[in-house]
Amino acid sequence: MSGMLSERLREIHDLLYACYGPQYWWPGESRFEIILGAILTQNTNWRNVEKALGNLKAAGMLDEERLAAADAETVSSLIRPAGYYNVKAVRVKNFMRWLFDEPYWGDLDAVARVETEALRESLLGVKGIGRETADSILLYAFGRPVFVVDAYTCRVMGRHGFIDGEADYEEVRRLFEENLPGDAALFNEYHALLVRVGKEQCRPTARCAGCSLAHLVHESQWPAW
DNA sequence: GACCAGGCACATC
DNA sequence: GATGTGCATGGT
Repeated sequence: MSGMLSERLREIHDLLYACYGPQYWWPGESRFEIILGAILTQNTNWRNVEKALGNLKAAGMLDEERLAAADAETVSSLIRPAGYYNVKAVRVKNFMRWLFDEPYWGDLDAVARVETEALRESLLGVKGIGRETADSILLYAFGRPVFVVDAYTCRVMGRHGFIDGEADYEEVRRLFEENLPGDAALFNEYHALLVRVGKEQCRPTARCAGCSLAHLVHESQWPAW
């Protein structure tokens, strides 16, 4: 937890935070809404997810029992704006079955009592919930100190020489988890900030935080843009 | 019209 | 284990 890597990772967080401020993730009024958003945002712009969540809310479906009772076609039509709606409707229904079967019986409070690693494995058993979605649920719905890795994380950290192109998901996750304190609030903000800076059309000449960061960390190396 | 967006499962080698 | 492909809407 000490050493240059820890200091640099902390430095990057502080720099991004100073530049962008708090990101207030995850947007959503309930644990359940956060979980649904995590599934719906797979390879999808958040704006589209908001429309889908709005449809679900208007239909009274941001409710565990009611969504569990709905058929896949109904879910599919409501989440249409989020794209991949047939696939995602099945994934949502798979999650609902997981939630309502044993041992949770539809009770998210029961889920919340499960130890982090066991819960991660359990979530990964749901068809349609992969590592990023599982970790997003663990961190943002259940407040567990799990670092979420996504395309932005890899892009930004790759640009700045922390990882190479071949780094796989678990490797990147370990980079953060082994070199930062296991603090859910820190991981929450850090991931959100990486997404924020990752969205910037960052160029070497620009004065965005990503570029300041590059100057700070790897001044002489500008990767191919 | 092309390209992208807070992935994942599955087929194939 | 690595690589390729289908899934789909809405914004730029």
